[in-house]
Amino acid sequence: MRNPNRTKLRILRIAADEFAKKGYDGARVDEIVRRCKVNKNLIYHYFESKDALFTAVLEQAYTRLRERQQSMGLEASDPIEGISKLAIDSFKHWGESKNFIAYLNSENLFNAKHIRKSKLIRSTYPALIESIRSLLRRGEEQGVFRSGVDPIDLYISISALGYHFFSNQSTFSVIFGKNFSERGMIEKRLNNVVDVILSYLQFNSRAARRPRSKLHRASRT
Amino acid sequence: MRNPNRTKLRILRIAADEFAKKGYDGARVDEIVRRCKVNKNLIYHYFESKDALFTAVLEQAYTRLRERQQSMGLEASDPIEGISKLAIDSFKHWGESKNFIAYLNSENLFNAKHIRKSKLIRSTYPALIESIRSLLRRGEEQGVFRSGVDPIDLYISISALGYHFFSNQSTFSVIFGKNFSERGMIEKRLNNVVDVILSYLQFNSRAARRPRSKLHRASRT
Amino acid sequence: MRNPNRTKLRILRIAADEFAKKGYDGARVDEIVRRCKVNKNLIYHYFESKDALFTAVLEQAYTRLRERQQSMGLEASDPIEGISKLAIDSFKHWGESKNFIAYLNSENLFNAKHIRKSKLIRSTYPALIESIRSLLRRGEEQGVFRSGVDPIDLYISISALGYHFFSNQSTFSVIFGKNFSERGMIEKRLNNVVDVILSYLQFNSRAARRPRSKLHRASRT
Amino acid sequence: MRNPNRTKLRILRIAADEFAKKGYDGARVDEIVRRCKVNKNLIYHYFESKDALFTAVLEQAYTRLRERQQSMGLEASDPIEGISKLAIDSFKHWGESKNFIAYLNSENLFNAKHIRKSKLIRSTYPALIESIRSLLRRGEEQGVFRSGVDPIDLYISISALGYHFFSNQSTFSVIFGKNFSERGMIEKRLNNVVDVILSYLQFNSRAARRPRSKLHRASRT
DNA sequence: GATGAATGAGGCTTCATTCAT
DNA sequence: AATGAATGAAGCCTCATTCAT
Repeated sequence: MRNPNRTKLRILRIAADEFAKKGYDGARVDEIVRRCKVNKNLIYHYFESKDALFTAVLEQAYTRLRERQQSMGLEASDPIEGISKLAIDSFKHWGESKNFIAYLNSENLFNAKHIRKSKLIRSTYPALIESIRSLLRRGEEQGVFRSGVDPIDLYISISALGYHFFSNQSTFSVIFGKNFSERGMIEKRLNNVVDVILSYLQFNSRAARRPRSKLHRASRT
Repeated sequence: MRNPNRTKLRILRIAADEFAKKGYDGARVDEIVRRCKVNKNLIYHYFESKDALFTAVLEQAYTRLRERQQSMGLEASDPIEGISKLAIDSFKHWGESKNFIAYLNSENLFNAKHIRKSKLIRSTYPALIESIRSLLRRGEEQGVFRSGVDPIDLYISISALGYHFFSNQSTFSVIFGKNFSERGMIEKRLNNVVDVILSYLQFNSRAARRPRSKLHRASRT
Repeated sequence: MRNPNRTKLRILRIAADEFAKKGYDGARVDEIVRRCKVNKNLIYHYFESKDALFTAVLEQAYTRLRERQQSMGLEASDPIEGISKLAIDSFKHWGESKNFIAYLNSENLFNAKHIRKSKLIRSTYPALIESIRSLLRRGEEQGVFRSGVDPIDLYISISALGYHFFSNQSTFSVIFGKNFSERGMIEKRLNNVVDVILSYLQFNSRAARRPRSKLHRASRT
Repeated sequence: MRNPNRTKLRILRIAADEFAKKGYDGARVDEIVRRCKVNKNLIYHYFESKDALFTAVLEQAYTRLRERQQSMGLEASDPIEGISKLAIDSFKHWGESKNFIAYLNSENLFNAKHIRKSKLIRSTYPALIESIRSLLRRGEEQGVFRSGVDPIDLYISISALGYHFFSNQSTFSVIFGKNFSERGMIEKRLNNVVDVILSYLQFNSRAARRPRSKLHRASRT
């Protein structure tokens, strides 16, 4: 009957949902208790406090993200294919774990209070960034990517294009009067995101489209 | 001394700050009272409830955004210049009013509960989207922009690249071990954002960079 | 119907009783609420916390003690009479406000945590000590008191003889199998206390009782 | 490694410390568990409950006190020497086991709830009181002590003068602005305590100091 | 015998809001 | 118009103790 590990995981799972749906401040320990059907104190037995519980939720989410990143196999990829894969996977990741978006929004409100303390979380990104750097270098060597692209900046752009879309689905739906949760909308967005990223990397300013008749300046820098 | 309107504005200003710093759930009416040095009932006199107060804050933020959009003069611009201006201004807007980001994050958590009710807010975007559509059309006609770009989607991309950066400054700083609030970082990011957007619009897949020696496929679909 | 001041005093009165009966840790805010028939939050409206409430109770008790001390008129008294009065009043004070004893016991457990912060409380004793010093000086000048008595030490002795008796009434009753709360016991104790104090002050070691036949040393230093 | 008795004693020792430092209500079973590094059930195995554990602590303290009393050898002493010895030892006992003071303060708060049940504790005092009675009788016969002194009352006075000092060290230090834990202060106090007690016993009201010039009444009734 | 998971009751405190003056 | 007293519901957390393995 007793299964400590399962109980702990159940708490974590339901807490993850509660924090995602209501944010850190809106989440209710009592609600987690109610849904877990565990004694309230058990939560404090396993996790020291609401803060610690949230940190555990965050760490779990990051752990999954990291596993996902590691299994992508960017190292071996052809540059364009690799970046595509990354952009697609990043987009899908945000779409599939909107929870994560909610956690991050909470976390940013609190100035990264919880993440800051977690060594595990801080160690999630370096490997990915190195993969991207390698892809960029190879792309540049092969002449298919522009040079001078910062991998962190690129990662942020990739993230941004997906994250923002999913994070703001509700407000966008209201503001633009369309339903941004529809399958079609999402797929269209995914294509555009990949397009934006690859265009940026492949764009050759000298070969750029030019005004048909009169010459304008094509660059704005 | 008594100036009803000024008092109301003071409440609104301080509430805006409180909601931005703590999120909807974290914000405290009592704290607003304390900082405003007004009587608590006055808040309930001017703004029915915490919800209504937050709605008022949101509306004020949207009103300012709309004014900003209207004064940009995109209509008359050259397409590339216009989009640049839009991207730059959007980026700066997010950077200058991070409050707004916090409101939107709260709002998205609650499924756009407050925005949904506000007619004023829903009417903010149409004009802007039309401006973008016009810029895109002109750019296409002039042969400088690709065709088939959806203005809403483009707007979302533009927003995303700035919003995400500012929204996640704290977590990025922790995760990547750099200070993303530094002036230099922000300027660099702005350049990249504009570059990404213009590259996307100007990119000509047929004229794309190609692998130096062996021919690879250049498209990624 | 509303009477803020009375409400506040009612809370204070009942809190005083609760803290006295159960000690700081044993006292229950909920019990105070129940007995006061006020809303729980009202307690926090007037007194910031349980700690602050206890501090308020302590300050009230000290204020009363100080008033009592000031109205004794030790200054004008004949030395023996003055010290008698002081001993009697001190004894009666402990007997009448056993609450105070409980507060002090709590306070000593917490290393004077609350008293330490209260300026009011720290300023209670100086005047009294000066009165005692004056009495001792006059008694010495008149040749009725021994010399070299430290007023603080004397005050502690006076306090001790009463405080200890009342503080330990329960345990003494059990240990010695007598009821130490009886009127007769208390009066007898009072007489003894005064006797002890005055004997100490008046005792002349050279005039001391000496062994009837053989000479023993009378001092033990 | 397993040594049931030693474990039990360790629990008792640490519990004694915990109860002394925090009082009964403030003491935490979990804290004792933590510090003992024993399983929580073991505490409940050896000592039925927190109450029973406290009773055990009390009994241990009383047992030690009784042993101390028995080894003093008051029976054989010269009266003055005997009382001195008793006063000194009592004072030192309170000074050395301030724990005991804390237990008694807790106990008095609860109306001697635990002591009341313990036969062992109730049997601690009779022998001592008989020793005092004998000393007083002998002193009286020898003409060095006043007559009519009640041994229990005397014992209470002796106790009081030391107990009160140590029990209130913290509050006295704050109130009088001196450090009452200093070695010098303690020694001075000890001398005074013995002086007070012996003066009281030896004082001869007829031989009392009298006003130098004018005759005042020497009695204070 | 030994471990720590599990419990239920209750602890202090806080919240948005309304009421009496 | 303005003040702050008052409310009820809930929030997070902790306690001594017991149960299952």
